[in-house]
Amino acid sequence: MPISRDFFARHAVEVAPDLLGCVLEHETAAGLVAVELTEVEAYAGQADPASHAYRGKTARNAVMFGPPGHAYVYFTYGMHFCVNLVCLGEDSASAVLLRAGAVIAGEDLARARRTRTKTADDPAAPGIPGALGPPDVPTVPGVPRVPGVPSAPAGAPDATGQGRLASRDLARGPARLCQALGIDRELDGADVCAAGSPLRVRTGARNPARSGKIVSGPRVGVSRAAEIPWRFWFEGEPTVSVYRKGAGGVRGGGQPPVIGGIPRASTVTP
DNA sequence: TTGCCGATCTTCT
DNA sequence: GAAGATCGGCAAA
Repeated sequence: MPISRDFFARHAVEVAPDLLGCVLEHETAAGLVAVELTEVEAYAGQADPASHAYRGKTARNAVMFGPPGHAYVYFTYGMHFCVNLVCLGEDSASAVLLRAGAVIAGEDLARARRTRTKTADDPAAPGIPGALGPPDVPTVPGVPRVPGVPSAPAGAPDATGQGRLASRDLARGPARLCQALGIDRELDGADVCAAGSPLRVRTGARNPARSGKIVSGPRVGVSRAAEIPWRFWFEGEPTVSVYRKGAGGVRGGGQPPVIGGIPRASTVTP
């Protein structure tokens, strides 16, 4: 049962902490992968210098200016996709960036997507439009792939070294999350509130180990308004991405400060 | 563990 | 032509 559209018809800063513990799932011909969200960031649209919508509506960010409950997928750094969920009303361009999550279903498929080399003819990618990344990218020097050797099954460390990718790293970071879920540009504008949509958000079972410990801090990777503590995550959650300051400053800065204790949605003021 | 750097291409100025 | 809501590899501490 997907989340109602009313859930997203609020300010992104209210929606963001409430999304923690919810489940994002993507169903393709290859199978279903579901992720319990553990880290998100709120962007306030045209009023937010760090938002893609700050300079107004463009072809790229048009989805952000649409109705709430839709996915805004964008391509960045020439090789990565990231996904936002549109909030508030039309033209508000308010959205929540999904930064990390814990894979709770389809781990085999998620691992295959994350560990395979970026070749267009990968048999592990049926139904995944436009293989992630450019086609025919050679394997990493020094890490040869053995033809015919499949990716390691989940939970089965192997002798090829491909099983080294820890479960916590499958969707640890916005681009990794998209890769694990097989999200790309074709899902830009997808309705995550529709039961028949391939990309859906539903309320989760709220893992007791994670729920109740929500903290906030500065946003990651942005060079403007990064000090605004609109990044929310589960304290101590291993799937939360590594904090990096924006390109405008020195990268790497350890753990972000905890601001305001536990910013429950009802107490957060935009 | 931390920090630096290159890859890669879309988007915008 | 430059910047960017990133990531993985590598070297140094």
